Amino acid sequence: MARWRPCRDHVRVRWAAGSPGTSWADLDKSPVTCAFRPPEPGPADAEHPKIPAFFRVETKMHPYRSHTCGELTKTHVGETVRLSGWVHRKRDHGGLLFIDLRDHYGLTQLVFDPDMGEAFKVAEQVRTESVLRIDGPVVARTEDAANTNLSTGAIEVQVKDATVLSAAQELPLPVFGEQEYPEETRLRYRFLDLRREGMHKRIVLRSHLIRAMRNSMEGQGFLDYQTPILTASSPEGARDFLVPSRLHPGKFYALPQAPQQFKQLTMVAGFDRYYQIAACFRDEDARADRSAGEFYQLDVEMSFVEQEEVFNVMEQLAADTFGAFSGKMDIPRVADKPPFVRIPYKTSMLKYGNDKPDLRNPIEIVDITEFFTPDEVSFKAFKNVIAQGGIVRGIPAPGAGSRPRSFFDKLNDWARKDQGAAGLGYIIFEEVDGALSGKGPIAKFFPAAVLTAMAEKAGVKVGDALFFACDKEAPAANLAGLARTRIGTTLELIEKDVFRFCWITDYPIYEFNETEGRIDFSHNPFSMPVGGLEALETQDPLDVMGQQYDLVCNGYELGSGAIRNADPDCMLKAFEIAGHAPEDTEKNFAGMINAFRLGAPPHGGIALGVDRIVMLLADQANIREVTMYPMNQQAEDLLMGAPSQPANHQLRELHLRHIPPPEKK
RNA sequence: GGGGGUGUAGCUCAGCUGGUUAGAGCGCUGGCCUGUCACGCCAGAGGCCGCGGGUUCGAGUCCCGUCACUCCCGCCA
Repeated sequence: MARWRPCRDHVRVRWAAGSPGTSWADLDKSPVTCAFRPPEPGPADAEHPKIPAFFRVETKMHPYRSHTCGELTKTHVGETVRLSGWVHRKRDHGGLLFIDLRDHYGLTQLVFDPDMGEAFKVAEQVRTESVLRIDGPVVARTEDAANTNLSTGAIEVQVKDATVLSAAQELPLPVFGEQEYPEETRLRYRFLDLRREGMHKRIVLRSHLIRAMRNSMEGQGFLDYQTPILTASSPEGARDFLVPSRLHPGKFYALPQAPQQFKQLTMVAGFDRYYQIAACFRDEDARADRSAGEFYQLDVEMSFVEQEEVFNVMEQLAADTFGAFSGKMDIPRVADKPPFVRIPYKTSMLKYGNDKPDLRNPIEIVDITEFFTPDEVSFKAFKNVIAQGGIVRGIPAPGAGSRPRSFFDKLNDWARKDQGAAGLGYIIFEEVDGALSGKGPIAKFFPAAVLTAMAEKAGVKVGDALFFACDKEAPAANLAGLARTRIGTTLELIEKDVFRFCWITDYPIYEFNETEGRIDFSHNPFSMPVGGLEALETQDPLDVMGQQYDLVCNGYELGSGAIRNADPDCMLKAFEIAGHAPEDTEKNFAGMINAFRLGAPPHGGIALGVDRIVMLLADQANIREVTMYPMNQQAEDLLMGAPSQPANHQLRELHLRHIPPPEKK
């Protein structure tokens, strides 16, 4: 719904009134959704108490428009209007010519009659995507000429006067239509791509979503505080983007990978509840769901809290965003209601093969190592792996029994060729003479009793299949997880039009790095270990849990957070276990450690990936579809030409000299 | 750094086991058309078949290399 404010003459202002946001469905119903929201009227505005001064307009004709291209209806018939917009589409009948004029708000059909002389000539010559201003009366269309697909389809404007405000040359990329185009072209001409309906709508959705996030956070007592962009490099984490210092030769700033330390310092500074839509910069390679170089997080931190309170705030945020925006065009989508399922990390790795499970997929992996070890089971291939510390994970494939042999062969090929695994064994369960029986290349190695027990543990029935992933624990779990996704997708078991959330909890604080042969932080180095300093001093580090958690939706990691380690001694010890000498930690995190020695509240928080949330709500698999000006996979901005070579004088000022990389042979 | 896919007209794509002059739709140019909304009809222009090398009587097609884009692995506290 939209509200109107009375206003003089030709200018009207309309804005979306839905709070906290407007759904896709609302956007569709109401293409006139103003990009800005007027401020509340102030008492000083005496003459027009309801109209903010900002919107008061002189009575003379506006130079560009009296209405937008999305708002004219039958009620305007008879009015003379002025419209400006882009020539979306032209239909030239020789003696009669139609133009669909487009702006942010919608489309209006213009009619040009040869009797109009000049205006008709302008229309004949104007090319699509030129910017046009017209004047003329609104006339009703006859019933059979009306276009019900258009909000303005009941009327058209009979053009009396037309001016080309900006002529467009031949287009490298058509705006009209839904055809797909090479991404390189789209990025080079991003401003044209953004004119197209789908992109335009997604960017508006993104804006509404961010407003809803802010509303939700403010409503829950959080305040937005800005943190620096030019900051110090941090030894942990991703590769930094460095910015040379002019005043300090040889020294560099780093762009923040996240405002992690600043938000913790903000808690020490007593601000209690912080949030920010924060730009984060990491010099790592891009993926479909990961932008090159930079991305945005809803960054959150709170004082005097435990894990549950962070969850509560985020679940409310999810309800205010996913709840409010879950409608997609005319398809209703359902978002899980709080509280979300909590899944310990270990359970997730077992049942789903990763720590970002897609709970729309009903398949659950089980450990079935025990069925491969008895003497009466003669399947040597797996026995050998198990003898060397391997395990077997079973992936049920409900209803796969009726699939052709090629279904099983394809999965096997995929496991071997794409995943570099030894393969995926399988057994198809069927009924023979009233008893459960196994079919497939390896079924013959299992006595009936073992098959029955295995089927029971895996929850598979007659007509189902069970796949096996056998390897050391980590690769077996990983392969099982990938197979789970693949099988669920192929068998069309994935729920549609739902958002399934969960919290992954109880992460181990460390993990063993096989290649480097050392202990690394597994999650976030600033997390409080369960049991604190004592746990670090008395337990095997690999057994210590961290108070850290991820928020997951439909297989995407939306965000990650922790209750922080705000005890200096515990922090030094935690870093020491991960191979950082206390004096290094003191130096690298001097600001924060000192802060913790001067009165730090217990605190914790989380950061959510804004871009990924928009991806989910806009139903897109590629993050660049919801980003206005993204870089390509090689981290180049094709529109602005970044990165670019600096001028010599710039380098001199920064005390830098370019050393080209060695030539490749 | 590694693996996969793609690359033919401005754009989307077809082009078979190698074989005459490389096609279609959209767009563009010109002409016709007074109710279209993907308007219609007629005509035309437009191609280093990503680039380099090779095999062959002959390469868009086969082989080798290379570049670009993209997806994935590594990486992303």
